[in-house]
Amino acid sequence: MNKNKTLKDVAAAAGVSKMTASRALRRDKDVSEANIEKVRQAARDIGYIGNHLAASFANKRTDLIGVVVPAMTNVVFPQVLSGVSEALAGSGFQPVFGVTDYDDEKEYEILRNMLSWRPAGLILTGLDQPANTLKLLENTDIPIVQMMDSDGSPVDNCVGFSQTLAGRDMAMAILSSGRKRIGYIGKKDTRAAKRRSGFLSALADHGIGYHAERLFDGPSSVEMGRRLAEDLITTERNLDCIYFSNDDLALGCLGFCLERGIDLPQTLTLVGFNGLELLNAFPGKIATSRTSRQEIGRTAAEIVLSSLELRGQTDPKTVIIQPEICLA
Amino acid sequence: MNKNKTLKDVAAAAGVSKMTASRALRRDKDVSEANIEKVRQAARDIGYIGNHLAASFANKRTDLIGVVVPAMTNVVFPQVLSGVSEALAGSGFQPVFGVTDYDDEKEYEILRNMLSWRPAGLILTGLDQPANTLKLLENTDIPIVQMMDSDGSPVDNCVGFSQTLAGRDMAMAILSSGRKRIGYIGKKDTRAAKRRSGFLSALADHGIGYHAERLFDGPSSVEMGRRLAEDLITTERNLDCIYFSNDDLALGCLGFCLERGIDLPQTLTLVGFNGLELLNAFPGKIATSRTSRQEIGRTAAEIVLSSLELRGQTDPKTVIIQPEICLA
DNA sequence: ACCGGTACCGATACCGGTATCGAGATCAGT
DNA sequence: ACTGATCTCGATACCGGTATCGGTACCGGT
Repeated sequence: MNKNKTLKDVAAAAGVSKMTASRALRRDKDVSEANIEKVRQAARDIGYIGNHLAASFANKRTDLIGVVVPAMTNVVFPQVLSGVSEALAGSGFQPVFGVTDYDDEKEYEILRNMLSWRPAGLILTGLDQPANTLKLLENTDIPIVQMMDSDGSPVDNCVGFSQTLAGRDMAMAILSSGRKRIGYIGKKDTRAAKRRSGFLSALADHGIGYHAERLFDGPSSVEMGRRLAEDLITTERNLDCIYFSNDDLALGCLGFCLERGIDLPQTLTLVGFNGLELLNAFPGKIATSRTSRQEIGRTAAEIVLSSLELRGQTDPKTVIIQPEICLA
Repeated sequence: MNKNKTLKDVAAAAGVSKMTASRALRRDKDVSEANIEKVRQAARDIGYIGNHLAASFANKRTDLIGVVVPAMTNVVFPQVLSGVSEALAGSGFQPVFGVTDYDDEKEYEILRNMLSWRPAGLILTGLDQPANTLKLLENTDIPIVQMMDSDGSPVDNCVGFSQTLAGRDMAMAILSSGRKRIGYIGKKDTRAAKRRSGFLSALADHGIGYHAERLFDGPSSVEMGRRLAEDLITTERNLDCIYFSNDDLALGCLGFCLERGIDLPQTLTLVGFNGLELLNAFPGKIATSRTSRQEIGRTAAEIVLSSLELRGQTDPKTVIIQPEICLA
């Protein structure tokens, strides 16, 4: 048990000053090769582990990048985080994740907490933070990236796509395939709602609306999709298409349809959102908008990094990463 | 832009000493109600955000709990993290996640880095860390929990189940349902390998082995499952069961079978692992071992917390959370 | 009036690193 | 040999909080 080894111990073991030890371990300049080797060996010998806390404190800056997502239980976000991690790997910066559970209050608290660690940058989800959160963000001068949405005005940088337009585009694709009696099943979430209304607006342009819909609160799941779809299908006759707020829900419906022998996509077209890799196992069964979650995460991280490199001498960037429509 | 507000600024604004301000903000004792209100108001007024870095540094401890998982792209781990977050919420401790990509070297680096932040506790995945990593862990005196496996000797605490036994149990269930010509498709991963060999050992007890198998490296995916299953099924005739190292792979095969009209589970039994909620959309199609990821994460976090509360006066705990076998 | 106890406050000394700066040694050029 | 530049090193002063401890004010009891 090597308890509380400090730099001083390393320095003593190497027979140099604390300062030289510090420089040697950081490969800073003003140290001789001989001492670098001596100090590193000494550190290894006594099992020294640097104190990031003290170092960051002394430096007045950290290598932390705060990343805030609404949930972990929806594959989409872990994939985004994966992209962030990937882009940050080897950069010397480290992501720190926070989960809001779609709760504004919780998001505010998480951000306050993150900021109290003085992160070098911040990546968050969505553009529709409430006023108090926005004030928090505006009072800071670190690079910030908001992801997954571009319908609104970003605090700083932005990576994603227009949720409204995504819904709209899908509606137009569906309409041009001749579908007319359309149902909707979706989560009551900001971004899902934007897609819904985008979809709806395109339908309205053709003089139609949702034939029926089911909205729900809380986390979306395959089971929820199956349940609501069953309800919708058995209640409302003659639907020829159901738009789901994501692929998970659509997949639940797929299970139901396979069981009932409903012919997909001829009799009924299922439309999801996200383009989960999962769907590749069921080719042609579910139409979807394929979003590039990893790429969005990666891009967000890259923007933070470049912004950091240029020390804020850079204008806010907005990068659109269009979803790709995949019809059934 | 309120840059670099410090406690001294708050103290000045409130007309008290730095120390009183510190106490007021932390609701420490030895402060009058009047001053608490005055200080908090002042802090709000000038937009003060505490410096966790300095605070943690000053009292030589953090409220960080390091959590290390091999991947984010496999739903299982985000669910574990979700359980950890849940258990930690309101405890005053905060999880910090790290992803190893199933890479020992990377895991070592991540742990070194985490330890340099002096976390209060550590939660990691698996029991089979290499020697250098183990040394790192043994040289520390914070509570450690290893998750998701119990085949081996934990460094400290342990939450999970025997991977070997899980494979064995499933094999026995499959055998007793009369299956005989069994194939295996799986990832070359420590825990998957344990399940494979457990499964195999049970088969061996009945004088049979894998009729054929396909192993692969890298991340498992639905597509990989579909591809390998297609290969296995078309190459090897008369298989009556395929054991997959997880549900994702099995699901890929499900898609293939549905397409080819292979009658599940009569003609062919698919056996996965994890019990993803996803499978509920396809009842009776895939047998699986349902593991409680959230509960494992939650329990791991709870063990760390109680261990912290009792200040290390507690013996290492091992909690087994048995997977539940769900036949098709 | 005196005393001990309690509540509250602030000066001071750290925590473990790093930035800074001045000093000594070494070296090249004249 | 002298000058100036370069390299290497260590003493010192912080970074922004918190622990500690001594001091003051006020209280109730005798």
